This record gives sequence, structure tokens and C-alpha cells, in this order.
Amino acid sequence: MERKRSDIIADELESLILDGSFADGERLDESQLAERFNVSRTPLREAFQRLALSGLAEQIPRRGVFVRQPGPVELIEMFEVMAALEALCGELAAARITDAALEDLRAANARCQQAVEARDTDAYYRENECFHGILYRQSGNGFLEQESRRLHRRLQPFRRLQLRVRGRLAQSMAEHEAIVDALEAGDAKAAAAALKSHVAVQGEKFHHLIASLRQAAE
Amino acid sequence: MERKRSDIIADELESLILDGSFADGERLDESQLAERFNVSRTPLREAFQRLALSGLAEQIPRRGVFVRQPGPVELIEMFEVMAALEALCGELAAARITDAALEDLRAANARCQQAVEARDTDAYYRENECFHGILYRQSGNGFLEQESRRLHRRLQPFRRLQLRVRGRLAQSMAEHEAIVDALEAGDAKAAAAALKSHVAVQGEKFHHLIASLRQAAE
DNA sequence: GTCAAGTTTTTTGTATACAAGAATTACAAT
DNA sequence: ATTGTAATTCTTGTATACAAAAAACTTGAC
Repeated sequence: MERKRSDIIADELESLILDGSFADGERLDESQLAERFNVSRTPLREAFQRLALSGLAEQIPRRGVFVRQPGPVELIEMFEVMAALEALCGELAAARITDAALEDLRAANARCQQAVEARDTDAYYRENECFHGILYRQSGNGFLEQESRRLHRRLQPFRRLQLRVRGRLAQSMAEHEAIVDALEAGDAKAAAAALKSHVAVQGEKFHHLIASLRQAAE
Repeated sequence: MERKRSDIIADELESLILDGSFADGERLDESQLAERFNVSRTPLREAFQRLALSGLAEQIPRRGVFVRQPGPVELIEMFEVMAALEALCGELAAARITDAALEDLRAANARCQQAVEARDTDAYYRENECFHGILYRQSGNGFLEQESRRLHRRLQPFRRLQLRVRGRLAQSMAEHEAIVDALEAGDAKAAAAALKSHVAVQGEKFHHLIASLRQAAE
């Protein structure tokens, strides 16, 4: 499937913004980026539209587009919403999940455990994503799955950062186990609660990390 | 604030799609619509991007854009997510809502009641929207507010349809009262539960309406 | 008559040209 | 020196021109 240049550029810019290659409030210069990507302004403008609509940039008419890095407050807000979405996924999945999917979850979890023991945060990160992806799918609600993936992707780089907090990996693993157990038991309430706190705690941990980094900088 | 032509067209097309002026799967012809709106293809293409990203249309590379009307299943899925978001709004608002906002909610509710008595579904619809808008705001979570508004807007036309079901207006009013009471009492759990069922029931009612309409058509 | 291959036509994607609005700078007046 | 204004420059928004790919049509063989 041949993709359009504008799509490729949108992905590229998205990654660059999420990686922090652009500072908050920085203006994205059309002609400059057009030269950099060796395309005309047209596909760039289409990419900008995508960024603006997914909240990564702000488009001010006749002024240009500016990257919008979420601040600590907005991040916590986003994690709060993510927690609610994942809780719903868990609640629905508890009643709908297949045995095969439960197996997959356990397998992903085992790989997670290996990553923790190997101190391989990259691997943990990958498997963690797999774990949550299965959950979204098993909610049996396509729209919910789609929205969850969208927000998950947006929070990706911050999740990663948050994993640096000491002891977080092991704690996260234990939470995963509790989630799978609740799903296996078909306990919707327990699954929802476990997921909600699992995600919400990430926002809090992130907050702590930010605060400590700021303190260290002074 | 001068808006761009592409924005105006996007809004226009959005309304047309939501109004049902375009059938599901219908192709949106660039040159045809360009002529209709008296603009070139460029702003139209930008409008298409917006439609595609908000889920109202599907953009297939090198093939064109096609309107995507959600089917009954997808609608119920969307209401399910909306219920979770509104429940979160209620949960947060229970702890954060101001006295002034509580007053506003009661006022909006009173106007709702008047509309019910006057059998004025349009007015009810308006006030209902106001009611929920206050709630989103009072969650104190800007991101949640934004996401709730987005989904609310998308479900707007279907909510309206659902209000036709006999007795729904009165029931909805009672639910509103319960929500405000829970908020006033600062009972987060009760507020969340009340909102969740208030919204979820809309999806179900809608399902019934669809089913009965289909039956009537045969 | 049907199916297939090749050609024409249509339509999308991209580049460039042009128009209009905003920012900046130069300059004059106080 | 500062402030207000006019002119210039720069940037965005829109139109048009061109390229490439897909759809539609024609023609020919079976």
C-alpha cells in the first residue's frame, strides 16, 4: 500500500515533536521544512492539519502552526482520561475476553517479567504496549479500542520517562498480574479498578519525576 | 476573527454529513464540491482531512474520500465511551464543583423542565446540552472537557433522535435531578454512576428506536 | 456475447504561482 | 528618544498547472 508523502511527513513530524526535537511554542516554518523534506508546501500543510487535530500543534490562522508540548498539568489530565478508558476496557473485557487472549496476556506478562529481570526497559516497554493492546482489543468495543490506542500513542513518550522511577517496573508487573487475575475470574469491577489505578499511578509517578527533576536542576 | 475558507467548508460538510445529507459510503467529489462552494480544490482537501480525522469520512489513498455513517453497533460503542467520559466528569466534579456552577446546573435543569412541560424538544435539547457542558467544565480537567465536547458533538444528531422515544424526556429529567443531588452531596461514586447510566441508557434507547424503525419499515 | 488487453479519461496528489494579511523596519514628527 | 505611520518583506491561504495513478471505455480475439 503506497502512502502519500503528506502522511509520511505527518508521521515524521509527529515523532519529532513527541521526541522533544521541537520546543514548546516553536513555530513550524513551512518553507524551511518543505526544503528539509524535499517536498512542496502542499503536503506539509496537510501534515500540519493532522498535527493540529491530534493536539500536537496549534494552528493560528494567518500566523502559522506552533508545537504544543503538554505541561505537567495537562499530562496528568491526560493520564486521568486514559485511566478511565482503560478501566472501561477492563470492565468490558472481563465479560468478553477469550481464553486465547488470556493466554496471550499471560505470555506478554511473562516476557515483561523477563525484561524486568534483565533490566531491559526497552523490552519491557515493548511488551507492556503489547499487553495493553490486547486489552483494548478484548474490550470488544472497536471505537473504544481506537480511542484508547490514540491516547496511548500520545502518552507513549511520557510513559517511557515514568518507567525510570525506582521500583516502578516491579510494581507495574504486580499490577499486570492483578489485572489478568481479575479478567480470568470475570470480575469486571476488580478489573476496572485494577486498570484505573495502574494507569492513574503512572500520572502521579510522572508528576513526582517532574518535580524531582526540577528540584535537581536548582 | 477571520476564519479560513477551508474551516468554513469543513464545518459545512460536517453538518451536512451529520444531518444525513450524504449517504453512508458516498464519495465526496472534489471538483463537484469545489464548484458548489465556489472555491478551488485546495481548501476542500484540507476540509476533507478534518473530516477523516474526526471519523466522519474515510480517506483511501488515490481513491477519494467516502462518508462514513456509523452503524448501530458503532453508535452503541460510542455511547459506551461517552458514558465512561461523563462518569469521570461527574466523579471529578463532585469534589471540585463550585456553588455557582451548582446553581447554574439547577437553573439549566429548571429550563429543561419547562421545555418538557411545553413539549418543546428543541428547547430541551438546547438546555440539555448546556447542562452537560457545565458538567464537563466542572470536572476541572481541561483535556477531559475537550474530549467530552468532541464526542458529545459527534453524537449530537443521534441524541436528538433518541429523544423521540416515548417517555424519555421525563425519565431524562429525573436522571438530571439525581445527578445534581449527587454532586451537591459531594458523592463522587453516586455522581459517576448516575451519569454513566444516564448516558448509557441513551445508547440503548437509540438501539430500540433503530429496531422499531426497521420493523416499521417492513 | 464475453472476456481481456490496451488506450483514453477521470481523479487524486504535488508543485508552483498568485493574492492577501501580518510582522518588521525605516523614517518622520513631536 | 520615543512613538506613530507608511512601506517593505515575509508568511500564510488559495488557485491553477502538472504528474501519476486508478477507473472507464474501446477494440479485438475467442
